[in-house]
Amino acid sequence: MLKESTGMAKAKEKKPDISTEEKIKEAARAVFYRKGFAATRTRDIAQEADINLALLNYYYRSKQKLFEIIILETLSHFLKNIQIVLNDEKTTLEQKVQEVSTAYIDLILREPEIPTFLLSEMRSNNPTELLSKLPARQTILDSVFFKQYGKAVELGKIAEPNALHFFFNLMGMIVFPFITKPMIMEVAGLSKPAFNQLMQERKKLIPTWIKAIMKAK
Amino acid sequence: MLKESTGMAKAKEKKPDISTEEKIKEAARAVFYRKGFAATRTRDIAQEADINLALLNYYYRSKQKLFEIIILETLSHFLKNIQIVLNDEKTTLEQKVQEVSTAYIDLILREPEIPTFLLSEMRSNNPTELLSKLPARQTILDSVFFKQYGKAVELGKIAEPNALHFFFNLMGMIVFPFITKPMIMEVAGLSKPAFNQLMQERKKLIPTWIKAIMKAK
DNA sequence: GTCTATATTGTGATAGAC
DNA sequence: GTCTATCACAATATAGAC
Repeated sequence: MLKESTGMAKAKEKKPDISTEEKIKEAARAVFYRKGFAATRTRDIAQEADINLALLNYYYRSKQKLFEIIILETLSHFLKNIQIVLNDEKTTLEQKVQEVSTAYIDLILREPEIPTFLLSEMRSNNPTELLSKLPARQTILDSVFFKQYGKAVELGKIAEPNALHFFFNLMGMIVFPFITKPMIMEVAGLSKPAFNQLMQERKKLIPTWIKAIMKAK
Repeated sequence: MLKESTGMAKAKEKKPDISTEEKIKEAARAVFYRKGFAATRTRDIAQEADINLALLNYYYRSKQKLFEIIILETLSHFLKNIQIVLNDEKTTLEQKVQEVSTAYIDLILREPEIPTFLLSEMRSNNPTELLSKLPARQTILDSVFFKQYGKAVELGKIAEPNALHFFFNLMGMIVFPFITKPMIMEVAGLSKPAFNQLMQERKKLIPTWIKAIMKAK
């Protein structure tokens, strides 16, 4: 009832490779990622999509509705990416750390604005409502990864019993540099390639650091 | 020329304990911290300060000017806090890690909205211009702390030669949990006291983790 | 489906009385 | 210094022609 079509023409119009509906959504994604919901003007989106402002409301009804689609897609995208790795029955804990580090750093290098976007918008929007629409809890907490962690603690292979600390450390090491990038590049006088080079290095370094932390007492 | 006074009356008015000027600034701080610049309405600030909207412009000229005061004060506050610790000639590297962890976690527990506020606003506002008004570079990069780090690397006591990696790890461990708090509390089903308890634990844990990382090869 | 107006409300800022 | 009233424009959304 919300979407009357998925970009299919009714009659005489020939469709281009990318439908107008899709074009608007991708433009909205770009602007929302860059500026956040409150600072985004629907006119910015229309301009970015190279379409008329009225079309935005024709396809998506309102700025708010369009935004909800984007943020849910983004969250889902992020969860799916980690879900596959965390639930692989065939890999060890340490292999998973390696794979998560690599997968997420590559992912964020491709779309560097996502972490700040998500974290900023989670402040104002209701996280409870948003996350209830996604399998967040199962993906993370009931994953093979967390079960393996519990087992490793029992076997005395990991000192810290609370897996949340571990999760904070791993994700913090991966994500934190990206969200402080604007500040760090300025303060440390870092160029964009130099920053990216550092992130490439971290793909290999984080697993060794995490390994060291596991044994720390 | 910007501030015509600091809350001093010209003549007949008696001043209350907290001046109107100060009241507006603190209200602005609260609302900006909670919602960010773009989502904040000057009317919200006036209501929070329990004053008339016109007074905001009387004292601070514009929303933008008021915001700049707040964000600069906040950045400065954050830098000052770390500056003292990082430049203590009498403490070792490991002691500094301990002190930074404790000081910052306590600071953020008192004002939990600051990290997300700063990181969000640094995206839209020009970091270069903001940071040029503060001694950010000297505070961090030219600190005793970073000199000690360099020396420790020379002596083979630290495996990773790039201090930036070290800095990312330390600050990430401290700050990251706070910026993901809304999401984590929801996904992990954590109460506010339980979250705070975790952060208390991290004051002691982070230094042991960092020590382990230093030696990791 | 796409455009040009335009309605309508929101929002920063000021004028002017007290 | 503080208030009420209001201006001027920005911004979302819709009506209606094509």
